[in-house]
Amino acid sequence: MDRTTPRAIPKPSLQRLPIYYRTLKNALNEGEEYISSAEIGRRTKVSPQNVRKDLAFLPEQGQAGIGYTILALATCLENTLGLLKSKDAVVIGAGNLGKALSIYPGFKKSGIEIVVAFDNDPEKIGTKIGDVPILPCDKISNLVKRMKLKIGIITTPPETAQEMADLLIEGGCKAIWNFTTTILKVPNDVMVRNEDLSIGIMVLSHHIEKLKVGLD
Amino acid sequence: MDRTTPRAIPKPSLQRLPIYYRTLKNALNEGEEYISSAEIGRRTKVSPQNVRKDLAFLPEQGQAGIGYTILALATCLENTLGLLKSKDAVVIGAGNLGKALSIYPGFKKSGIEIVVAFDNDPEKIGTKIGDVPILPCDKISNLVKRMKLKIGIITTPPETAQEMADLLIEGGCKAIWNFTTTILKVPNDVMVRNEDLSIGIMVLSHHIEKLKVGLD
DNA sequence: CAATCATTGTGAAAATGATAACAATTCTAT
DNA sequence: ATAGAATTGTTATCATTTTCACAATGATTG
Repeated sequence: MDRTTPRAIPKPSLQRLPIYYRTLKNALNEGEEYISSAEIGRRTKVSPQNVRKDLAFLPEQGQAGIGYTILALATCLENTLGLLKSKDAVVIGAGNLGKALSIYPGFKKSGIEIVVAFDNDPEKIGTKIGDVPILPCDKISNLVKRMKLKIGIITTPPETAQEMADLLIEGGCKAIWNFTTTILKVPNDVMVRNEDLSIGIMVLSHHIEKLKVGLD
Repeated sequence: MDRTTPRAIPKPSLQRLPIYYRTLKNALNEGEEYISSAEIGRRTKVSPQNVRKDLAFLPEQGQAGIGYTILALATCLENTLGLLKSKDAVVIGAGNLGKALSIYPGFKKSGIEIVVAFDNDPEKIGTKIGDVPILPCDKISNLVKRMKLKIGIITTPPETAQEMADLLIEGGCKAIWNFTTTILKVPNDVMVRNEDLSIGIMVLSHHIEKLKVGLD
């Protein structure tokens, strides 16, 4: 396969890359230098063939008989995933979930920093979540434009989610992480990643229901 | 197809059922009585054929020329997803995410109630998150067993996640919602749903990186 | 009441994704 | 050196999921 020209990575593969990346970092910490697809697979519960297929989308190659150079592969993933570039983002909705995300330590590892949160509650406006100031929602579009922000995270009630998305897009935002149950309408060049927790809840509920009914 | 014997619903279909369910509730609120697969598809961004295929896993049928009876289909989904049965659950880890989930309003709609949270921080033990008391983690196994709890939600740091999962399983827990980056080892009869937010972060990051490189 | 329209359920086809299999490559050990 | 073990990249196969296409069904209308 031609590995010089990067091509679009299919969604299932793309979603596994962060898991591989974390595995590589762990292996590095354990003092390893090389790692095989079998070992990556063992640690991630992915078949070794599938690991190799996924990694074939990256420019970095393994060596037959040896495996992958962990450091090189990790660096390659950092580039592909853009982890080292610093990227500012905003959170919309300063409820419990919005607050939790505003100070979620996991963002730093990917170079993402939450620079501001928005909410329309007068009690919250002007206060801070950690270091993150809370501004009123009518400032979204302007501020996103002025700061050239590309990432917005929506945690509002579902009724206002579309409106908030429109404001983000108006400001030039290209990636939206949607924690609401609303299905957002956005232009083609804007990515939406839905993280609808209530789906998870209902899938769990279904599993428990099945247990009781005795299916499997 | 034989619709009298319920059979296992494939994962992709199962994940869409909650979305259909919400759509049906919305349509009911708007005073509709019937809905077509085309309309469900329009609202959920799923193709009408796919909607029909998914709904074919349920005992409830539509009527050619008319569509589906919203109320009947919603009720059917409530049964399939077990939404009306009350189910208690526990949250492990009373950090920001654990706190947010402990009082997340979305659980009620699925009949799930968070009855207790666990944490090992002496400052937190004995306090409450809303109505949810915080207990030390060494009580997990006993309490899960005593209350016959089936659902556990893990929001601890990754290092302790496996240990917490083991305690839940020891107590008889059959469904784990894992918000950590740890890949859990569990027996076959225990369902794990991973909700690794850092994957979402890195996928967003990748999208922004692609924009800059000029790919698509 | 026949013709038309909307709509379902489903079998076939296409697309996508995962697994299997194996030649080619590189290390290790004798 | 050579044999054997480990491991990759890739092609072929298999499985799953989605889309297509259409007969069948029930409502509506002139």
